[in-house]
Amino acid sequence: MFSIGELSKRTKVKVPTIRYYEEMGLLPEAERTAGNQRRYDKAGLERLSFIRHARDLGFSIEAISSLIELQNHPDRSCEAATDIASSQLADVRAKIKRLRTLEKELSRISKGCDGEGVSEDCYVLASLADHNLCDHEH
Amino acid sequence: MFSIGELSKRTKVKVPTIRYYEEMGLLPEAERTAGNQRRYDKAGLERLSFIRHARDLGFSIEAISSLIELQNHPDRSCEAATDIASSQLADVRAKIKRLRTLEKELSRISKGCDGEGVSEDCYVLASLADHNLCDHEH
DNA sequence: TATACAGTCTCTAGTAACTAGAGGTTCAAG
DNA sequence: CTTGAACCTCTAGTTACTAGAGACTGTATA
Repeated sequence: MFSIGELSKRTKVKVPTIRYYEEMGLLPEAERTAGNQRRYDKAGLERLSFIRHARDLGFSIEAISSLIELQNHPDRSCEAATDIASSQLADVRAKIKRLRTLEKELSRISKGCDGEGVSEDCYVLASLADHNLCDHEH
Repeated sequence: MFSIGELSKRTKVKVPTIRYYEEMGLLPEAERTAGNQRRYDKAGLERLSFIRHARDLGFSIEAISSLIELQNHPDRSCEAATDIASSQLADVRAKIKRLRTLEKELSRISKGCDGEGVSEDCYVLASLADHNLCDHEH
């Protein structure tokens, strides 16, 4: 049995965040000492590691709740879990695509002022003001 | 002179968002009719288009404030604006990098349950529970 | 000119996923 | 037994909006 601070150290999840997860129902209510402090065991550690890892991968709290829900009902859980993971993957791919477009435009914009040439007016500001300077939509 | 709804239609920025931008100081306080309704002109339209475009590119409200500030003090504005754009670019690139890592792991995870083989336990859940299944850090 | 009704106004509260701080209590080491 | 770090709850703040209540305005039509 260890304290919330200990759990925090081991999982790299901040103390207030752990309490927040408990409040959100991601973690079961922790056992308490006589003095009302939370105590955790190995199961708690594993559960929080699971959550941490899923959060790192960008799963929302809601998605993680569903995954935990599935763990408790192992029938058909694999398909449903795969669905959640796939949709997360689609999400990530969409974000990457969008960011690549932005990257192109931003690198074009911020190259504008480098060196000589375009210094009459600020190219950055002009680019942002006039969308026609883009070669694509958004 | 046109109404906030008209401005909204032309810029694709929602009405409450326009009011929000005004409150945040991104837009100057709009002129009002006798009946207290906002009225805009071409300048307002351009300013909001600028903001919209910058937001689309992922600039924060704060960064946009700085850019607007710079427009009002054209001395040295170009360098400072380029700095803001470059840092935005660095940000975008970092995000892309991170997302690529996630993409790899997620695609590995969600492939797990496809077809035959690993169906004893759910591979998705196992992967999330056990970080050792990853071949990288995060 | 009267009326209907879409559009507008302000204000408050809610969203996601935390983070920070106040003010008070408990645990463990010396 | 005393100290002080760690813990407790509660409230409020963060970002960039979005939603809703309840009241007022502007304009098109009869």
